[in-house]
Amino acid sequence: MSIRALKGFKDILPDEVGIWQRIEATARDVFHRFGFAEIKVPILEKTELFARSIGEATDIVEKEMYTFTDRNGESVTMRPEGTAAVLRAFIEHSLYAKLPVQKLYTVGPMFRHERPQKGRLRQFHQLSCEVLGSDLPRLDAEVIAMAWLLINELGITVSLEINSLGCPECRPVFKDTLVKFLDERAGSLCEDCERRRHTNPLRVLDCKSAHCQEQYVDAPSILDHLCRGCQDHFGTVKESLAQLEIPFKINSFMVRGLDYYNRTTFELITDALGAQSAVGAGGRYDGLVEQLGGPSLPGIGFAMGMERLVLLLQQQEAQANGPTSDLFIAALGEEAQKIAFAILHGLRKNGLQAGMDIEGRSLKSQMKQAGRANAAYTLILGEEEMAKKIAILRDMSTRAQEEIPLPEDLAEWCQALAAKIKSNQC
RNA sequence: GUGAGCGUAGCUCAGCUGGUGGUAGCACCGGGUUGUGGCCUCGGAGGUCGUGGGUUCAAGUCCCAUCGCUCACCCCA
Repeated sequence: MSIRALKGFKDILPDEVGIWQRIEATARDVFHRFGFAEIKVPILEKTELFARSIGEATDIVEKEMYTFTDRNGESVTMRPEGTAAVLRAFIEHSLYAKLPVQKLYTVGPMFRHERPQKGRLRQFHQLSCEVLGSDLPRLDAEVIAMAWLLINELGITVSLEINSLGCPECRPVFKDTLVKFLDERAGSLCEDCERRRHTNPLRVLDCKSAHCQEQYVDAPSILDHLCRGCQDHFGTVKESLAQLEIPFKINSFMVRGLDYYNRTTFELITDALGAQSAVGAGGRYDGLVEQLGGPSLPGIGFAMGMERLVLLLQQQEAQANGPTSDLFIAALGEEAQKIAFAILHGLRKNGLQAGMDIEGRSLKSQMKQAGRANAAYTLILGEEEMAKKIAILRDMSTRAQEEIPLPEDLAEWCQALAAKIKSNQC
């Protein structure tokens, strides 16, 4: 048996890489327009970083992290998300001292030991954005608007849902009210909800069982329990999104799986990915910087799943064209091949994408290779041409052929041919 | 962690109530065109039928186990 990749770990093959590059390029462009700077942070961090930020009791920390002790006996973890590591770097290098408001993004792999399924892998990739240093509600809208714009520029259709989770002032009050509501219905809920009633009461509202949903129709809503400050904040977020004409739906049942979120949360959702509906999601995390040992600074951020974007793009559009080539050299015979080898390198030095056959196959076969490589031109160097000291330059789309003399000064000849081909193409 | 479906050529898949592995499509190689790609045509190569047991005269086919993949639950990007 040959060695296979680990479960949930996937190779991104050349055919697919084009889409990945396009997504990243579009993202960098959009992020740049909003004033975001890229930061690259390590994949491996001290386990404590994630335990403290994401929350000890979350599923991610409890059962999904790749955690192990390294050779020094220290507990380390492969990052399950991007925010914690970026904030760690932000604090460690005192970036807050350089600018009042920092806008950062990072791109890279994340790791969670879950059972793989459509749109969910153990190593997956996220585009992750953070804004540190402001708690103004208009910033929430700006961040959401940026995510929305990126999705739009990629040509993907999703819907936006927003919610407010309140703050440490008002959320506990709501939680008590909710728990009381659920206690009254104990016994008539589904198995999952019975369990969640104790472990994560906020999440029962998200239950997919129709029976449960019927009962939750008159469940208390977080939005009715927001304190004055959170109400005003959420109000401005909604108003700002409306001002930018970004359509959104309020989903008071929306819950996030990371403990650090408060106030504004949002999700970009699609129904085209099976069970994994969130393409991107994020929210405000005031207090997290301080919790990680930094200054008391508010923050907001979001992450988008690269694999999910790729799946959506693959569904929505035909495959991009294969790689294209400027020129292919078909050489017949040892003498011709030897000259072709030098010409090939000379053309490449002059900026052409050029290739040739190295197996010494028939001309027909070599022409086939030229066609497969999508070459604009083929340079034919056969025995006849060698005798006449010429080469044939064939335009593959028009099939027109012209004879050109073989090089006397190779460097000059290659430069001229490269220039000619480039000018003909544009 | 729980459940379901599926493992036959590089890929997508036929293969009936067990009876010698498919002139199947795509891709690959070669010929037709002794030196010219895409279209056409002819040919070629390519397989421990996921693995290990069992039943049987005989197993790709039935049974058991195991591994892998996929989807769903859960969770999440």
